Formats: sequence, structure tokens, C-alpha cells
Amino acid sequence: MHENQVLSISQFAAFTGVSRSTLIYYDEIGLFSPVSRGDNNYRYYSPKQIITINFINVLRDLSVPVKEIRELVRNRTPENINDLMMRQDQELKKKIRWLRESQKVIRTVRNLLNVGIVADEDAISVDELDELPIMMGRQNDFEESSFFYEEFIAFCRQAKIRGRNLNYPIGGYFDNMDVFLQLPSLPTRFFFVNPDGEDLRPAGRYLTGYTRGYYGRTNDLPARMVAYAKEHSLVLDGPVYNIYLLDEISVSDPDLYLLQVTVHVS
Amino acid sequence: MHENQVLSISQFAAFTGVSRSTLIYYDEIGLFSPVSRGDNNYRYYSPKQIITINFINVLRDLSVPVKEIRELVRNRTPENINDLMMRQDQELKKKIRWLRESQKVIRTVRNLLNVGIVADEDAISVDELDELPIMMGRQNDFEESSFFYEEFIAFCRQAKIRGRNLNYPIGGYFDNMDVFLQLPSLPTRFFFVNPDGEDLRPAGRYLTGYTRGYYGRTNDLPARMVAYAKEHSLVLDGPVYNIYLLDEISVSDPDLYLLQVTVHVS
DNA sequence: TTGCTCCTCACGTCACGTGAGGTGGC
DNA sequence: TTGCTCCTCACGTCACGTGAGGTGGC
Repeated sequence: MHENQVLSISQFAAFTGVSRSTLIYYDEIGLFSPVSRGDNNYRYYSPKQIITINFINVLRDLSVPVKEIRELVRNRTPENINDLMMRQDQELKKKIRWLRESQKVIRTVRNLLNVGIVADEDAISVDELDELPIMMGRQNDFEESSFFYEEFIAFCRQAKIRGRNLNYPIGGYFDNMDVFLQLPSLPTRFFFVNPDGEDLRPAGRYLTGYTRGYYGRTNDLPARMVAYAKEHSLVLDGPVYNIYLLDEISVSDPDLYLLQVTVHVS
Repeated sequence: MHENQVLSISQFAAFTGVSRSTLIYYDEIGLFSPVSRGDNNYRYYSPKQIITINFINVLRDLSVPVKEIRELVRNRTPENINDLMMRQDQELKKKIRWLRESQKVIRTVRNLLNVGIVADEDAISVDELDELPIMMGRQNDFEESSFFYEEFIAFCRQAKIRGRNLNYPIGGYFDNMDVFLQLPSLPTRFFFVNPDGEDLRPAGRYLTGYTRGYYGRTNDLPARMVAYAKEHSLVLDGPVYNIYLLDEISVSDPDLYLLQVTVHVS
């Protein structure tokens, strides 16, 4: 069985993919030591230790703290290892869920970004849009508080309480074009652009306009959209959706944020 | 619009879920600073900064180094943010794949562990076993090298080159019972117990025995199994699979490792 | 002798966390 | 005055990485 065949620290490092300094560190803290030290004080590892270091790697990959791993390795039994693995399995589930969420956030932001990059800013047009899943917040109440940010914060707080992911892009919803015309920076509701949202901006024909500027600055866009509708005999019969395609995330200059306004035409 | 409405550091921390010390740290390194400092030198954050810090959170969750985030935030354009997000999307894919793998490893180890915990060690029995997916290594060649660990290392190296996950449990495969009887610690091949393996220990009736001891120590188990087969007129007609149900991972004392030996009966 | 690997400190790093000691407004 | 939040150092921590300076075998 030649159990005395051994590997130097470099060989062992190259072989296991664990760095030399990590091996020395593990030796120091008493987590994982070489089977023997040669006369020259060299660290010698046995090939069977590959199994142990692999196991340590698994736990470390699950971000179990090394000192916890050390305690575990010291008094392990099939039962408590089984328990640990059950817990780690749960942890992994959570992590995977979370990464999938991040992936969705990234893809959602990217979609808006790419629309923003190619958008013809000055044009107003009628476009056939796909349905867009969103997650609607509660009705805003600007009468009482009359603070924009108070309502915004209330929206975020609500979302947080309900366990929503705050990382999705946020848009403004207005009941109809008249409301938007009167107070274009005070939406009736806020919403998240969230692929798992239970609400929708339904598929259909939308009058679409763009304008640049800081949050809430709609410039003359509302008026221009209404004029365009009149000119082309379009009936604007639905709510108005405001979405910032380019904002703080992708643009430094607040004057260059790009707002997209869409309203359904019949 | 009351843009001057502000939040204290604690309010902002509670609200965004980013700790005070983290906010102070981000301020220090120039990644993310409050919109203003009061006369009392207090940090005051604007609610709109929630969006920025959320974005920073997204990148940090993707383990982008903070100084990289800082550089990015300083000269961001829709195009390079888009590029970054594309790269991060790839990164996320990889991470998720890797976590799924870890999950599979954990479940595989747990399965063996649970069989080991309830195993009746002294008994030899004939069991109906489900098929077990495995990943077979190349033929070992003990004649030439005659080192057990050299072949073991060769197996691992091969697996590594092929991009296999070395964290799965490793077993020993013998061509038939005669080979196992002659050299019970020198398997014809090694294999991984891997749910994605293209090979199989097929479903069927197996003579199953257990024994305790260090790797390769089969004690009198081979002889006992042959005796049992003779006594019960069983024909052992397939390869022999050795799997350590309890090993270094779950047991401290090497004399208590638990080996399972299975061989097909017709 | 040269080149190679190994050794042991010691110090650095990354992204914060944790007091210590002090301030300022109600 | 008390209680509260805020401030700025300074130092700790976690899991290593990175030299510096020296050893030992072919």
C-alpha cells in the first residue's frame, strides 16, 4: 500500500488547487496539517489527504468560516456532519435563489439600457409594445404629505416589508394622460419593472416619447405628446408609464437621464 | 419636489440595509458620499441616493471589488455599464452552476452517509439496489508502478484534466469477485459516485457486506462474502463495487471508516 | 557554485466591525 | 442634566498574499 509516499507542499498545492500560503495558513491555525515534517522541516502531505482538503474546500466554498470547519473536523460524527450538510443544502438553495434574482435584475436593467441606447430621443412615435411585467405599489397620497420623497420612501418601505427586491428599476404610473399633464412629476403610483411582477403594462399600441433630464423633469414632453395625438387623431385611453431608461446607474450627468413615457392608444 | 429632504446616516442605513460603518467606509474611499454635511458635520443622505446605493449593492453582491465599482461609477456610460452587466451575467451563470454542483456533492455524500449510519455492519445480505450513476476512471496499472497512491493520483489528475469535480465520493471497482479476493485493496478502476456520471452500477440484486477499517483494509469480508454465496448457492456474476460510506469526512478514527462492498448476484 | 524548493517571520490587504473619547441639539 | 445621535481616530478581523532573509540537497 506504500502509504508513506508523500507529496511536497508545492506538489500538493498544484494538485489540489489550494495555494501554498493557504496550506501554510491552515497548518498554522491547526485546521489541516501535513502528515509529517521531514528532517529539513519540510511539510509532507500524503495523497489520502486530498480527500480531506477537498472536503474542507466544499465547506469553504459554502462560506463556512474556517474556524467553524476546524471545530467540525475535530469532533465529527456521521450524525453532525449529516446535520451540517442538511443546513448547507438549505443555505445553497437560498444562495442560488438570490443569484437568480440578481441575474433577473441585471437582465431587466440591461433591457432598459439597450432600449435607451438606441432610442431616438426627439421623436414621438406609435409603437407596438410587448407586455411588460411590473410590480405595482400602493396609491400615492401627495395631498397629505406633499413630499415626493416621502411617498417614494413609503413605497420602498412597503416593498421591503413585503420582501420585494429593491434592486429592480422603479417607474412612475399615472392614472391617465390628464393626471400626467397636470402633475408630471407626481405619479399616482410607483412600480418596479420586475419580470416576476403580478401586474402588467399590457401588450399593445403605445404612444411613446422620450426626454432628457433629472428625475421628475418631463420638460415639454407631455404637451408634445398630446399635440402629436391630436394631430394624428389618436385617442390616449390608458394609464401613463414613466420609466427611466438611462439614470443614475449608467449616466453621470443628471441632465442626461433618459425618460421613456408610454401611453396606450386605441 | 422638496429635494432637500434628507436622511441621517442611521435612517439611511436602516432604510437601505447598508450598515453605518459601511457607509462611512464608502465615504472615506470616495465611492459613495452623502449629498451634504450639516453644520454639525453630520452626514446627510438624499432619498434619491437609495438608487445609487442599491446599484452598488448589486455589484457588490456579484463580488465586484469596491474600488472597481468606484472607477466604474466615476466614468460610467450606458455602453460600459451594459458591457459590465453582460460580463456579470456570465459570472452569475458560472456561480450558479458551481453552487448547483456543490449541492449535488452534498446530497451524494448525505445519501452515502445515511446508508452508513443505519447499516448493520456484521450482516451480509442480498439487497435489491437501485441503479447508481457513477463516473468511471481509466484502468489502473498496478503491475508497473505498483504504488496504490500513484494510480489514485493518476485517476485524480485525469479527472481534473477532464474538468471533473473531485469533490464527489470515490469508490473502487473490481472486474469480478476473484480479482477482489486476490488483491482487495487494489481496484481495477476508481470511480466517482456522481449523479451526472455516464456509467452505472445497474439496478438489481446485490450481495452486500460491510466492514470497518482504514482505506483498503477489507479484513475478512471478501472471504465471508464468498462463503455466504456458497452457503446460499448464489452466483456472483458481476464486478465488485467498494464504497466508503463513512470515511475521513465524517469519522475521526480511521479504524472506524465503514466500507460497503456490493457484487451482483444472478 | 548555481539553481531549486523549502522554511519562518513580518507585514500588507480587503471590506468592513468595534469600541474609545468627544460633540451637539432637545 | 439626561439621553440620544452623531463624529473621528485607532485598532481588530478574516483568510489569506507577498516579499525578505535564510536553509538544504543535488
